[in-house]
Amino acid sequence: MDTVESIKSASSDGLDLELKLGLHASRLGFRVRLLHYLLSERVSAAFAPYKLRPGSLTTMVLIAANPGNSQIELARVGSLDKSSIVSIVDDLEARGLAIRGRSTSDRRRNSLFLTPAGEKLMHEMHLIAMATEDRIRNGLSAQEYKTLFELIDKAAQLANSDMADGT
Amino acid sequence: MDTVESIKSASSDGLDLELKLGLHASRLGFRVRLLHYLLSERVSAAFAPYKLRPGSLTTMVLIAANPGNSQIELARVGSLDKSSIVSIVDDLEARGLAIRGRSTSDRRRNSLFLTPAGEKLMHEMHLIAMATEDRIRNGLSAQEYKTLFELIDKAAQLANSDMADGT
DNA sequence: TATTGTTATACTCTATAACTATA
DNA sequence: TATAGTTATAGAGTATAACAATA
Repeated sequence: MDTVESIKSASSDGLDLELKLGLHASRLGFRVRLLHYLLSERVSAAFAPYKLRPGSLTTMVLIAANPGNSQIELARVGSLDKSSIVSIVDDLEARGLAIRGRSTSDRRRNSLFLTPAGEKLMHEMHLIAMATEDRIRNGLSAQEYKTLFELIDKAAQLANSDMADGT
Repeated sequence: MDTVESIKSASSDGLDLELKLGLHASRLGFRVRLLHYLLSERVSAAFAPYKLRPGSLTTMVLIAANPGNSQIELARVGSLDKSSIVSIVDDLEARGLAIRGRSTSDRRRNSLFLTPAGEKLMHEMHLIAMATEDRIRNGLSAQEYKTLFELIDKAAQLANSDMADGT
């Protein structure tokens, strides 16, 4: 493992604190958590003015890509639970961004759609979210960026397959 | 972008729901969040019997690798905040896993150390945590696994550099 | 005047279970 | 009997600000 074994944390006075990672140097989970933290910190700061619940953009994106789908399917893919989806969709509906209709084939299910206003806001927020990732996209070569996506996807599939065979 | 553009979510009855990702197909943050979710789900299930606070292993690992360091430095690197560190260290100390001493050079600071029991538990939990990542490590080639670490580190550094120059 | 650690507090999120209506 | 959606609630986690001791 010859990736970084220590992390520089820039302190306010420019002092260069460098803590060793120890056993965590070999923990994928620790690295993923750190990157997730850095990314979500930025994106939630950028979204703060909208005063939407976390998961709102994900919910809108998944509705737009899968119009008419039920809440429970969205919950599965968005890694949210079915009761948090309720309040997100409540909120989107109250703001005129999404519509809940009843499924005709199974009247227990809602069929979700975005309104034109929802589509517009989704695109606007997507651009903002992409902008928070600019530095990463620009700092890596096109090939590296592509590889990063592919390897994360592959890792996620492998992590998921863990569940399937009960190991 | 020719990585996956949809996500299969295995439902209980074996039905193969496949939702499209839409705009999220190009969002690094979404992929990282998903992988983080899958990893942390497993590791927190594995750690549940210990009844420790989240962040306890990270705290122990950072103390072990940087004995004598202060709480505030740990907070920075562990992406935790200084007040959550207090209760984690309280808990570790109450269980005889860590020791808080006052720094002699700056008496505002604590100097943190692990006890032998803390060292032992840390190694035990590290092995458990590594085991939750087995499938990923085994499912990727050695080269892919190494590349994944390197690219995540590089992305994290770039995300961090965002902060520095105020972009 | 600033910083470390601590405490208190309020807020948000999450997880759970119960309930309804449908199947 | 099981599922989709909803609601209520309790618990956990987080963020904030204020405070004491020290610098």
